[in-house]
Amino acid sequence: MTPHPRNGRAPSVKDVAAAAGVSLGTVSNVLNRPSVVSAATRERVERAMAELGFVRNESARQLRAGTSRALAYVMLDGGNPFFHDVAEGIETAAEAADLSLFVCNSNGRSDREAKHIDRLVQQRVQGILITPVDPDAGHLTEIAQRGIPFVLVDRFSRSGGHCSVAVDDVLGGRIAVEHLIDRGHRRVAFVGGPSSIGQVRERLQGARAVWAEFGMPEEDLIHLPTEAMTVNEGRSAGERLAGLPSRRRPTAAFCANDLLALGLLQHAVTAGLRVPDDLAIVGFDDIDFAAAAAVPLTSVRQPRQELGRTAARLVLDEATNPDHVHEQATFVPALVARASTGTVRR
Amino acid sequence: MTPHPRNGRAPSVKDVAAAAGVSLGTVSNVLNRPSVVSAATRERVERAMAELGFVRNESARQLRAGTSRALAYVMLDGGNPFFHDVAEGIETAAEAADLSLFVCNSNGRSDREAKHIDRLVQQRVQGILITPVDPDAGHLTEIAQRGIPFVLVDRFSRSGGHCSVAVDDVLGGRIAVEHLIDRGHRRVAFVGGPSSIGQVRERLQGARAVWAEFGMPEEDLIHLPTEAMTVNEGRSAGERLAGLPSRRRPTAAFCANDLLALGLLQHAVTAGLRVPDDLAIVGFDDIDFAAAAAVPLTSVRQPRQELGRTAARLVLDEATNPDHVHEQATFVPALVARASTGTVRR
DNA sequence: TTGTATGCGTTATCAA
DNA sequence: TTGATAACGCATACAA
Repeated sequence: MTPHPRNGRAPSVKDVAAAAGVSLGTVSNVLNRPSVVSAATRERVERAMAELGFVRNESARQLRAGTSRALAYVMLDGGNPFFHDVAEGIETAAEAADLSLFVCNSNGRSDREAKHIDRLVQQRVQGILITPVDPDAGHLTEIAQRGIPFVLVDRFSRSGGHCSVAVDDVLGGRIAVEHLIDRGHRRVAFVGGPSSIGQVRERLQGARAVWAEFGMPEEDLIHLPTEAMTVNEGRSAGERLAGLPSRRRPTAAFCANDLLALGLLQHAVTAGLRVPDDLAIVGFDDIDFAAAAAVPLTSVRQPRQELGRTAARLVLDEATNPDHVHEQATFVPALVARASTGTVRR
Repeated sequence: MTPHPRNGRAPSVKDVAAAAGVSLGTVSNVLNRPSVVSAATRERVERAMAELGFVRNESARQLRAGTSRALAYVMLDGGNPFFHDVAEGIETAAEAADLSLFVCNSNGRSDREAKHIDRLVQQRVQGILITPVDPDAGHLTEIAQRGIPFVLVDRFSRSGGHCSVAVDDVLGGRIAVEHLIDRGHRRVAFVGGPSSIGQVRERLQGARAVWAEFGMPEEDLIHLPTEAMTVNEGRSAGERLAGLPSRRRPTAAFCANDLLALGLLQHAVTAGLRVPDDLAIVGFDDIDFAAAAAVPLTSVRQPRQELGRTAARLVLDEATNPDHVHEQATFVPALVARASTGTVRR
């Protein structure tokens, strides 16, 4: 490839045609229907393309085609590895469909989310996958009204007005707390918040349900609310937990996600508590850092990559299949038991 | 906004013009030079735009403009939070310049990297920021030959043929080991690899230099090579470390990044070693999970966001400033001391 | 098998 | 202040 920057502009099909001594249409044929062009000309054109360092201009293709060849995923929290695993699943599926994937990060801020969406609509992406700050926000319904295929990721669609993929969070809560009861715990903390997050509510709901089914007194499942699902908040929940009078102090904690659990674990270790002997901990999501913790964390596993792949499949179906019907895909979470809940008590 | 999907296609300036009863040029003026348009017509046009739900078509703009309004960052390892923090710094700068940012992940694979670059060239991005699998790979020089501004991130440009941003890794190695010597350690392990990674070599080089300067015997700085910079490899290094005869066994380890350090920490705790009393640990990068570890990790801090911001600044300068000269920006790493090296020995 | 002509949506130039 | 027109690069329908 020789650098032929004709006037700073990248070479176009026209330039290739001129260099190869053929018409523009023939060059286009070489690119899109190589079989209809004779071997000799094809080779000549290909040589010219290599010579000039020709690269298709995607915006021109896209303008012509009327649609881009890209999907987008707007994730909620780039600092949480969970979302990157989901993104990887999406990318796998996008790749398979020969589509690009734009990954955006709203970082929990509605304004950033809206801005990203604006851009994506301008880009005419084929579909938008999103884990929204607020599933009921106006700009989401706008996407749908625009006729852009879109799928809620890791959130349920209450209305059924669009596709969604998520795990059964109530079940996830049940599994976690049943495991703790099984391990002999009779006083348990639920760490998580804010309650405006549907998943927090549902995981707590599942926890309470199974707690009641086992005939445990309601007041022995203590909710330690947090302001966010972060390591920091997990630490601060640990402090509040330590501050409880010892007869009220839980012997185990179920955290609404792994970041909280890691923070809680850190506080416990710093405070000289043994995990799991003095305090057992269960997280949620099963991010890689859960297994990597000093005391490997028991966690409720979400099939992160599969969530992503399925979401991509659904959005592609909506984009290409005229008979598409919205679907709420639900996955079953699974407990992954590790050292942080290792022993049976007594 | 009423859904007016004329034939499935999104409304164009032409549609807006028709709806507002003006010419297409006037609509364009409303969009790009609102001041030249009378208030009355402007309002009429704006109403029509709202009515139809008009959104500019970015590919058409881009085709017209000849260049996209986007930057791209191709990162090396999406599973390592370090790179996301860098990406966030880049995004901040891109945002300020009203550019979109495409974030890609090569995941350490050269073929994926090349594929991403192909796509980005087709998209005609304004510039490419990249932490490459191999800084000497052919597709990198191709980018430059194409005249696309590009910057190496977290890697040095040996040749000086392009911009780069990185920290002084030799210095980073010095700082880390000096800290350990300071804490009274006389046998130290360097955990990291493969040596094909320049940073591993340089961090080790710095470690050795300061080790020698303090008059310590060469054989007491033990290199435990790893096959990658991952938590798993850190764990396996821990096993090898534990297998050393006790008179040879280091009392401290300097890991070439935080993932290795977290893995090593986990192994140590599992094996019943006290950190830092039996084994002190220093990491590199200072990712958030380092501070969040059960035993908070001492780490050599890279100014991650600033690396990103600077890289973006450089690529934008190359893209817009005709007098641009390539620049190798070097940042100074800083030690962040935490509990994992907490005590002075003896 | 190859060439010619047209339009995608936008912006800018020029004329009215 | 507004309108008509051309051009960006590509893909395709159709003509040769």
